[in-house]
Amino acid sequence: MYYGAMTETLDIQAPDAVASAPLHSLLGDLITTAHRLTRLAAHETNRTESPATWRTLSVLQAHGPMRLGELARQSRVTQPTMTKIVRGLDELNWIKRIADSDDARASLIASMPRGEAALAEWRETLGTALVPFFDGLTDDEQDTLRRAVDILRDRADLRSSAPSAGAAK
Amino acid sequence: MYYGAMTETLDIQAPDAVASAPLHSLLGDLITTAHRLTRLAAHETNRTESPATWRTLSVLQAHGPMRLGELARQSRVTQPTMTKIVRGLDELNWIKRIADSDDARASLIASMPRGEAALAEWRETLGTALVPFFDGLTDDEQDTLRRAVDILRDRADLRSSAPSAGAAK
DNA sequence: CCATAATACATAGCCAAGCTATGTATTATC
DNA sequence: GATAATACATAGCTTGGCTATGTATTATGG
Repeated sequence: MYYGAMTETLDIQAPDAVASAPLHSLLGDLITTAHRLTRLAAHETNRTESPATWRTLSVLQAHGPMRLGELARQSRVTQPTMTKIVRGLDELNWIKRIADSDDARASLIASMPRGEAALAEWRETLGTALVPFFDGLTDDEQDTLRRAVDILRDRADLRSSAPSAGAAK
Repeated sequence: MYYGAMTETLDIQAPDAVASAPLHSLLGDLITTAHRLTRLAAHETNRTESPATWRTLSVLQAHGPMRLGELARQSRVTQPTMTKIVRGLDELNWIKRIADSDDARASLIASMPRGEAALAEWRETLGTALVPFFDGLTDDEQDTLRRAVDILRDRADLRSSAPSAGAAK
């Protein structure tokens, strides 16, 4: 646990680090900001139903039905965690499990109409709650955000990126 | 709980909604993506120390010492939650409490050097873990992200924005 | 073709981080 | 100086993470 002497940028690093230093720093800010936004949303809508629910439904809606394990990987949570979330969604009848005829161990998780409806409703609520915070946005700024979201969504998706640490093992 | 018929955009809304519809939709995507990014970060770094810790330290670093209540508001959590987080940080000696001579009920929360060091270290780890995901970014894309983060950070900050639902009461 | 390994999910049990409701000390107010 | 308001702490609950492990199914090697 080192400390002391951290004025701005770090100078001594591996070669190639010079070029990626701003990216490094950007990523730190990005994640911190992302977390604050998530809190902002939860706080302002103060719904009890949990962010994880919406995140999961969003993934399902974006990518269509998939197996529980795949859903876990896409959501960057472990399989047991996803089992729990899916059980909750199942009890609400927001998703259904479609048996896989080829593999009796697995089933496809598919969102149900009322799950999609609930998600849409939540997004509405969210929009209404957050609009005040983004009130004076110029068209240009709004455009920047739109493009940023598209970039990030793409990068956060599984297929493109390295699986890495947590997922494996 | 309504369901059925949600093909893309909603048409019937209050006046003025037409103009803000894309913003609504943008915000939905934004929050979902933000949450996925937070998970991505947690998953890839698989540190145990919890996002809330870093978020709190970041707020402290950005705005300087402040009272616990203020810190809670900035972080968009309730006061008891912040009490818990601060206790944890205190035990680690990552923050200290500075008694307020004018008001014996309150004290200022200030980050300690080793707290700042830990935060910096985490940001390093984070950068290293996430760089692979953002590998082929063009300069233009990186610039877009930078600008987006700046906009969002500003909007998520307290002073500018409406306090609203959760905080009040 | 059967035994073993690998896979897909479920279960159990733990902890962190949210929340509401309530308590306790201090400060402000009439 | 009593009452109200404020700032934080405590208690107790829920959710959403995690690891470790169990159970059923499928794949594989001799």
